[in-house]
Amino acid sequence: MSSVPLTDRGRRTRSKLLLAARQVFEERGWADTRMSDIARAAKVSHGTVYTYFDSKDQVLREACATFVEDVLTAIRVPDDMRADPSVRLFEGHRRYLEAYSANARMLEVVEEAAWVEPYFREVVEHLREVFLERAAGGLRDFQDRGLADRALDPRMVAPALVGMAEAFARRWHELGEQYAIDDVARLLATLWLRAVGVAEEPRARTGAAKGARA
Amino acid sequence: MSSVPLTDRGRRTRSKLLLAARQVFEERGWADTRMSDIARAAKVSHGTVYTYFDSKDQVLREACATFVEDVLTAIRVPDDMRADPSVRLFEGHRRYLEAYSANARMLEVVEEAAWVEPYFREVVEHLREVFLERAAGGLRDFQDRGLADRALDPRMVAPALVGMAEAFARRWHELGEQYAIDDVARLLATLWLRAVGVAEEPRARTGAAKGARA
Amino acid sequence: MSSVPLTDRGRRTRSKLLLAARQVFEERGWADTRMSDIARAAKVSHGTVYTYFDSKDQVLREACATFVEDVLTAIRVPDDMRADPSVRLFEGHRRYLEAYSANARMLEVVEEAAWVEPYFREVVEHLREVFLERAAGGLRDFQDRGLADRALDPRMVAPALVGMAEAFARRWHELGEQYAIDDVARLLATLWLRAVGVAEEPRARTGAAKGARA
Amino acid sequence: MSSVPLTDRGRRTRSKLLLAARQVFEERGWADTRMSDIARAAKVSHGTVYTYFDSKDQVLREACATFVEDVLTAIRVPDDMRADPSVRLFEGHRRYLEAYSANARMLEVVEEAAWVEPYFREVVEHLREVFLERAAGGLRDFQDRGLADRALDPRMVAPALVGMAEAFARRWHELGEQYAIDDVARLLATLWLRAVGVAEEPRARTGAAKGARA
DNA sequence: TATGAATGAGAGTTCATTCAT
DNA sequence: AATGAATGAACTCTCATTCAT
Repeated sequence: MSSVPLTDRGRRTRSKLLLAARQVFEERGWADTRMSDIARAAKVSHGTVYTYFDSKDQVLREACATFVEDVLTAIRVPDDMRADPSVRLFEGHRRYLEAYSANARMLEVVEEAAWVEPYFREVVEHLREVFLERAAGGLRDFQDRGLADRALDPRMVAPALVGMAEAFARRWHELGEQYAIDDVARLLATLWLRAVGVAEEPRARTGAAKGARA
Repeated sequence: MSSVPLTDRGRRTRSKLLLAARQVFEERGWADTRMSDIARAAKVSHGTVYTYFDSKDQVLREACATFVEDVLTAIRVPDDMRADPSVRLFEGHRRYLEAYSANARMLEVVEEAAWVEPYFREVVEHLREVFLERAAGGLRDFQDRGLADRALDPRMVAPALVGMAEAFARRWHELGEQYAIDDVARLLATLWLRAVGVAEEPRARTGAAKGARA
Repeated sequence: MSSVPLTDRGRRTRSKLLLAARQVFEERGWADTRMSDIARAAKVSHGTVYTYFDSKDQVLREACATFVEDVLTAIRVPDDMRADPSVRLFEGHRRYLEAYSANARMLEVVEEAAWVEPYFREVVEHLREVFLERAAGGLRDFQDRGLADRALDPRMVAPALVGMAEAFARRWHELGEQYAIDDVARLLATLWLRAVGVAEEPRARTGAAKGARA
Repeated sequence: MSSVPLTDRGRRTRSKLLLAARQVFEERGWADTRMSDIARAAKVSHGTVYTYFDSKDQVLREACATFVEDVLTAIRVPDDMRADPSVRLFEGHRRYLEAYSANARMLEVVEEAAWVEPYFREVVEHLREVFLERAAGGLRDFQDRGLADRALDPRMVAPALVGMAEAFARRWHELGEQYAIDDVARLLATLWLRAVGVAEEPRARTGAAKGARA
């Protein structure tokens, strides 16, 4: 069925297709995208899409494989920022927001597809699981250092903390990202810290500032 | 075209259809539900659905009209509990969780449909707007009483607070509602209060307790 | 999917479709028949075929169910002719030829479909098995009466006997059934009897005659 | 367009393709074989097939040309065995069974293709015609020598005699060739002889034996 | 000669909706 | 008011064949 391109021309066409696919998916969503839309956008014939991909499903799989990877690496806080937990928290949120901003529409498309195709449900769940684990881990860290409320169960609280950031990012993006990314990251970090009972403020590398009124 | 039933029999058939529709939608989701599934579930013929509803879209509109109403009234905290803001907060979360628990699947269906049908996008957005307004209003209240951090912009923070509760409710329900509803409400209220800088604990009518480790 | 028609109109359409299907299949064969050909021949829309049948496969299944039944009952020799084995033999061949003549093209279509669809392979094999069993049974009968060569293994010889009749029938029909059916039946019975070592001639009810030169 | 290869390399590729084609056709049948399957099996690129053959049809034509030739020569009884008609009969059947055994699957493929491609129908009919002519000729021989029933019309009876052998061979092969080839040839020759009224037994060179119970 | 990318006609099937009864 | 038959646009996917390199 589908095949890995062996020539330069093939590789060009394949990536043309992936680019076109991403574009069309972003424009029309999962259900409303036809294979022929993708073909047309890539300026190839209908059948050519099937030269490289087995199915519409497969096209989105590949189109999102790239960006899931991107998101997961993007949010990894570099080692030199991991020492101070509140720096790490701020930085984690900032990076998440950046990745979200860059891939927001594609994430939506995958979420849409998740309603119909089990594979994408798994993708979404995998991403969420990573976030949950990070949040729970972070909280445990604060607790171990005696900074956060020890009565909280990290796995129980994590969905709330993650949901806070996700929902905020979504709305922030939907409304046109009207707040500066650093302000948002700082606000989310602050809410996070306070919620779990950490007294002090989060610190970015340069200093601290609270989410001011817009 | 669809019509308002004039006879008794008509009214009976119509509500039979709505019940059946809700049941089928909950079972199969939006995309996977066929008009004939609904007809079969209501034990009427395929064409009869169109006697009362213009389209599949219309069926879900009516099927969810009821429950959106339900949710909105359910979460309204009665007057005698509104005096103490932290009681109101707890009670609001508790009622939200109850309403969520009762309508979770239907909410999902509407969300699924929202990807394809603009009307349902609006329904979802409307619900969210109500929640946001309530959260922002609540925060303003606390600020006005000098209890919450005045530096926070209520409209900016609201999505985070709402997202926290929504995400938690969804996961809690998905995983089988393993925590008692009161514990969850208390936890969410606590996180909410702390996040916005309120020092003290939320109080339910009977006393206070923190979300304990599972 | 497909459904049993509940009204007269439905029943009419359904049998109109089966008739049309048989006609189109006979004309164009299995591979070359399109669902739309059948629809057109029955003067209904494309989708109507799917109101009554799940798939192209299903259409042929039903179209041939009737005639397989027909063939199997047609070749059953009535009781009053079963006493005399050579009468039975003649009568069996005669009836087989009649059934073949009436359903030849349809049998071919099923054979064609058998190359691609396992179900039809089974149909063909079932028919053949019935014939083989009858032939073997007949031979055993003659052997038991001491009329046929006891050295022959009925199950081994049966394919030869059946093949003889089948091949003859096919060619006879292809070439326009130029010999009278009774002459053919008599010839086949004669060959059959001699082949298994029965000395005497087969007898029809009215008398015996050998396949004369054409 | 296809072409006759001019270079050595070309000739090698061409025969590699024919070998691969035969192999793939035998494995998957006509309809289920893709041009790319053949290419893959021959370890050449997809397009190369079209360097040597005009179409899928053409590939099978050439792939079966060889073996039709093979079958036709294989079944030719050598001169020194043609004197004694019953030896010739036995030997003819034996050789036919050998040829059948060696080419059974390919014969099937051609038969399958015959349903769709007129050319292959002709191939099948040609083969059959040769068999029919041989059978009729053989019978005429026996009649001329006063050994067989003179009342039989050779051209009329031939399809029955050929069908007997063909059907037997097919089934014998399908079931795994469980009888020794000589036993089968002897049985078929015996049935043949008796059917046309020849009293005596067929004689192989070494002696006579009847198809014994399995 | 060989490659492998590109083509596109055409198939079966689905299902919301309409319509005759 | 109710039935259930009829419609047909739309969609995904296949693969023999052609073509640029």
